[in-house]
Amino acid sequence: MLINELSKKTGISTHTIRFYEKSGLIEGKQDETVKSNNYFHYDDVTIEKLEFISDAKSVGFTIKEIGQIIDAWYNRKYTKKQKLEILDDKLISLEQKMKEIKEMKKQILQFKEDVVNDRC
Amino acid sequence: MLINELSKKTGISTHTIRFYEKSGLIEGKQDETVKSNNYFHYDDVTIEKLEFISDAKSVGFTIKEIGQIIDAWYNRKYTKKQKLEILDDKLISLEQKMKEIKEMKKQILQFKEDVVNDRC
DNA sequence: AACAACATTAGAGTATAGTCTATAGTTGAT
DNA sequence: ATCAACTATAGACTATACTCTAATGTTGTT
Repeated sequence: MLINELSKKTGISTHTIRFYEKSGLIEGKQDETVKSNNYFHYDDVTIEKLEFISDAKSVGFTIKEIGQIIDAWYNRKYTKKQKLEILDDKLISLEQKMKEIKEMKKQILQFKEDVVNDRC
Repeated sequence: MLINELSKKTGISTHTIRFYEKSGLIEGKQDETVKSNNYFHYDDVTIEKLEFISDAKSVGFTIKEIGQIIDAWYNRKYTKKQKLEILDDKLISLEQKMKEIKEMKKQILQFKEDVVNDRC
């Protein structure tokens, strides 16, 4: 599929898709047999990747981190051991985020109590 | 205390403290009786606030959101009801973040399995 | 052939959150 | 009095992650 279809299927603008492509997160390929244009073609894996990118951005991963994860999954540039290291590293960082969110919840609940009891 | 002491006690640079002050998150006050300078003085509540700001940034809250929370706690510009609304809103957003992180954890665990079983 | 709707590239512009530099004045110890 | 170490303000600069504009070419329908 071309970029417009990809954009419609993922809800991500063509501009942003191109930005992600420049950033190395996704990759379209050009049809060598067609010489009249240099249009990029995208497959279903790219849809998967873009959906993953959206989710990963939500949890606070940077483009760079997302790139690492995608490479650990979809790419051949790492050994099995390296891939597992990267993924484990991200799991640890998720645990850390989780802990911080739980702390923040406690803190805000405390703020609420203070408000209710006129302590501020 | 003056800004340098505040910086040392919180580990936040004077530049960043001034940035937070300009952003409305904290507020020092000048000593009216001293006319030779216009130095700002900060109290212990400011230390509390700066520590909160660091924590809140970690969980992904923006400066604007952090400002709202601080105002809901330390400020008189909202009614009790409004304060509770703001804090409840932030609690909901924390729950949402929590959910997203759990989903992402599942996803990365799946990636790990795929790597282990040579499915990528 | 004409036209809308698509495609590409390069590069400019925006928002957020700092981070740094320059300038100028103040304080406190020697 | 001098000097290091502080203080304030304004504004320039950086990184990240988009977002948009301009210029130019292609495709498919009428």
